[in-house]
Amino acid sequence: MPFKNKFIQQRIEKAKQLKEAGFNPYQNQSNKNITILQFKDVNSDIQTLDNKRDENRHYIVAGRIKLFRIMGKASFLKIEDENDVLQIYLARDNLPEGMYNNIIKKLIEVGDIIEVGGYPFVTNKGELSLHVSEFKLLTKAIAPLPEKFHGITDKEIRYRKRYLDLIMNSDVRKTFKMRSKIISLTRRFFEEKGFLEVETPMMHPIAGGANAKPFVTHHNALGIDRYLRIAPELYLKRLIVGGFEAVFEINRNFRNEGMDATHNPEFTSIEFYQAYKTYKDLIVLTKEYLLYLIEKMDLPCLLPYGELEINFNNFIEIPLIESLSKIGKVNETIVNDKQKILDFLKQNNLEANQNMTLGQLQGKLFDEFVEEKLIDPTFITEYPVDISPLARRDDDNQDITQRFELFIAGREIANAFSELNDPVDQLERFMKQIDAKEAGDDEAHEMDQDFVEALSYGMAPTAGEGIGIDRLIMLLCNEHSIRDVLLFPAMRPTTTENTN
RNA sequence: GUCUCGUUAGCUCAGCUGGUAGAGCACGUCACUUUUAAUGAUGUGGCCGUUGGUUCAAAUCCAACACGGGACACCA
Repeated sequence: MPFKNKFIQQRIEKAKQLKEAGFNPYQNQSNKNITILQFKDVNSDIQTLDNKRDENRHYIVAGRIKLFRIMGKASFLKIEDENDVLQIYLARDNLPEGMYNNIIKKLIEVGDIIEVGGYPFVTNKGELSLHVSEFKLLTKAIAPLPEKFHGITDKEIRYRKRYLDLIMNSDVRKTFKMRSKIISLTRRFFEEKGFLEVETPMMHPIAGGANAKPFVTHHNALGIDRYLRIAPELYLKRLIVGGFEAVFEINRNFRNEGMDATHNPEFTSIEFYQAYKTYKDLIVLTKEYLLYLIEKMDLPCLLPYGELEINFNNFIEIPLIESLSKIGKVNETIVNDKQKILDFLKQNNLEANQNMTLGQLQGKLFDEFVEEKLIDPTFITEYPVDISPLARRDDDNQDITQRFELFIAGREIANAFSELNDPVDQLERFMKQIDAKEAGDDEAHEMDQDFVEALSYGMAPTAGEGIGIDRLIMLLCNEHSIRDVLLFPAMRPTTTENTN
């Protein structure tokens, strides 16, 4: 039963009284002619005037009432629009007969959206305000806002009812404006570099391009299942085959896996592919991209992140094996010997078994001893082949791949490699994945014959990279949960939502 | 999936070793024409997450469940 709350009932009654008094509580139109930010900018000189006011200026601003201080025949209100808060001054004698006593004092309250016209002045306490002579209610809020001082802190309510969070916490609005700007700048950066933005399917007949469990949906007309995409990779590479030489896509991926501070079932990534380039070119491009964001976002190169400080003047590049000893402090004599690694892991009470390959064990060492220590942006290169199923082998060393991952603040941000473009090799790797699938690995790739066929027509040597946009935004916005950079993070339905 | 903490008024939170439910904000009424979380007076407002158990008696103790936070695990 909606609206049964007594406060809501009370406010519905006020809306009714407003209607009866001839004021539509849900107006269709506003005469707002300036934002609060602009108002403050244009009138910053009022301080210096003799009377600290200029009655010849006239502005109409609009916003939501956040504070309402009634002091008898006059009131101070704070109204908020998208970017700022403005104090307005209402006095009985400056408003039409009866408006102040019968309408504003009785029927208007915190949460309502109003429009006010008047002239700028500075109060005794020095605050630039609007001296109101015209008042109009635009929208009546029948639900009361949360407490004015503490606002809303319950994370569950903040995520489920993001609109309330946005009303009450202007910092949250700031974060999402930053998010929008980062995505916009990303688009501009790649366009300026000559990349073409493309859109590839979100519903795939085969869930490919990554190892992950997909969501399944059904196409009624065709009578077949489709998978929400887990990665756009295989489609973007088809476009390189087709002759586009640099493409990128910023969009959602869907993975049917766990949720935590860095995972949401749908997340945004950018993937980009450039023909006639290698992963080494992408290291250069990635550095340039990150510095571009830092500069355009007006962020410091010594970026604070929680307790950490990330130095964007200190890009590090180091091969994985070297990082094990130099950063992970694992003895050099251990890192290339399978049995010694197994013993070492056992000594440190870490799980490992004899079936793991040398490459997998090196990966394990990296995860345990190196990853969390990579605070400044670090490109880890020369990944072992066994843990890089999609990357091209190095021509000079068949055990390693032409690949890097970028880590910042102990977290993986990007993954890139020179792409495998040998169709026969690709076919063989798909076959191996099918074997793995039949052996019970439900995250193994499925065969994508059409992709193999595409490669058979020849794909120019190409380098490709994926960057987790949400995690990058977390870094730049100093947020520590992915939910705080997603407007509507995935939540379990509530009981009432279930019954719907 | 495991561990852990939490769920009390619209919001923010108290409520101790069980004994008829508390505050601030908001809201109602009154006063107040330069306030800054305005102030003063006064009043209304609770399925104490849900279900069960122990007890003469449960917001409080126990169990299960639901939802959430945090950590860990899983996840290229």
